[in-house]
Amino acid sequence: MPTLERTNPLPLYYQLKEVLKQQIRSGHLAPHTAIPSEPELVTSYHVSRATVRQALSELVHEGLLYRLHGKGTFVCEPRVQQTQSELTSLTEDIQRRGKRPGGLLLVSELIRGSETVRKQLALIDSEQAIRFERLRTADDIPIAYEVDYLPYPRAASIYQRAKELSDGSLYNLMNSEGLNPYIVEQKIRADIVTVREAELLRISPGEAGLRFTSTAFDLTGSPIEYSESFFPGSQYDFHVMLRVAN
Amino acid sequence: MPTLERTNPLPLYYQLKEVLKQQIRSGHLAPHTAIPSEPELVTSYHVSRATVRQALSELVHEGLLYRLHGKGTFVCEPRVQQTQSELTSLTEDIQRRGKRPGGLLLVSELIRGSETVRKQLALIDSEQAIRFERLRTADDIPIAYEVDYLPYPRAASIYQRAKELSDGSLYNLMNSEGLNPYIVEQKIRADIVTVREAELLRISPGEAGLRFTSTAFDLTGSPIEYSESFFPGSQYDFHVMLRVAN
DNA sequence: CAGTGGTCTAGACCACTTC
DNA sequence: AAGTGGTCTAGACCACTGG
Repeated sequence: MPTLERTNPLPLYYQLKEVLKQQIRSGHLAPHTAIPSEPELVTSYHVSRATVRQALSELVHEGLLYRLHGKGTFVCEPRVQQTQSELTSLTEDIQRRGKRPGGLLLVSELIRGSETVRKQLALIDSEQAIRFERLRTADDIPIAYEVDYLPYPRAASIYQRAKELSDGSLYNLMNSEGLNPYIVEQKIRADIVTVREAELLRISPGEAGLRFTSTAFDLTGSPIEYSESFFPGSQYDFHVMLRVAN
Repeated sequence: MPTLERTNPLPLYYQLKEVLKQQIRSGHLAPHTAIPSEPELVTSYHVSRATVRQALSELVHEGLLYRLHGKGTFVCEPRVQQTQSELTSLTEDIQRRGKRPGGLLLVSELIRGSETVRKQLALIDSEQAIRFERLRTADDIPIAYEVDYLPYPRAASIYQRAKELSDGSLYNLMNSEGLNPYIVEQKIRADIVTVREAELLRISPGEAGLRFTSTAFDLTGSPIEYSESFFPGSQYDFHVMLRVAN
């Protein structure tokens, strides 16, 4: 059994979480089996019950464990463990499916922006919008056409580093420049591909697909990115695992 | 200032949560303003700091508050407060949009079920499937065509109460019969309406829309419901607010 | 420096489950 | 009755923020 290091700068509850996660992921703790009780964890890891409970509570929130009063604490179904209802990155979704994400950057420019774009980004008169046009790929096969808008000059550093978008993740780039998406609002509707999109995605004109619009906000509620994208129906299906509240 | 009742069977941390929620919802605590500090809450409500922290931590998880180390605890943006990335009920979504949900029950029958249905519901040879065919409405306007399958005889009580589906919420009915959805797996893709669907939804044949398939599982991982539904693109757009992890 | 939240302890009593 | 998780207390020290 691993031990927790009090010299480690990482908090004890966090170390305990990692130990338990590791045992779950490795299969040492199988789904629907009980993990050691709270008093047992207290004595084996030499920490207080509050510390144990903080570790367990967070793992419950993350969908790895569930508690049954009077019975014990159990490992969730693998399906529940994968529940990542709080993530929205296409790049990571592609990786989860075992494919290699990419993003061919077609256009990178500074523009005034349409009424919609200016409104979504809450631009004032003197401000412009950065516009990226991308063809997103999985294993080099085009799966989506995407146009991103960011506020300028606020996101000027992103504009400088635009070439890094070839790995596909705009959010990673934004995070590394201190533009941290905190919440993302998405709208999904069915629509017909445009002529230009059909050419880029190598599909027939008139084909149906999913059209997303998405706005990302930081902690203060300021919009930091707006995007429109099209996914051909035959190339990609949007997959969600949701946990029911309470 | 409201006080917490120690005679109240509800836990103190829960009562404190409700008080704070109330103050946020009523606008007494505006977005991006700091709530009283933890020591202040300890003295005003005469509870320990651990109790205060339990209340605040849960409100943080629920998207009502955020903490900044060294600065304080603040009220989230209204947009974040509405983040309910863990819910999947169309009925509640319609209500959130200020409309009246309804569900016209077209068919209610016991069948053997297709290969897909039997597999999704993990039916054994002797078991059947309950099949409901519904036209879901908002303010009496059809917005989706839905077919639900439940395992029989496990969900026999639901079959008896099928007529109650007119209020629209199958999940409510399931919960009241001890069939509690714990996680739901959804797949969304763009598709063309079928002839029969077009008639029921009063739209043109060939129109594009969103096709959902969804499977609900209980805590033990057993499938308890499977459904297929079609939303015409022009009638409904699927709206999600997501919080970014970490 | 004072004030904030972050981590941690060593207890206590209660409610629920199982035997 | 014994074991489980649920709630609660009264402390303590630390890390981060601001004047």
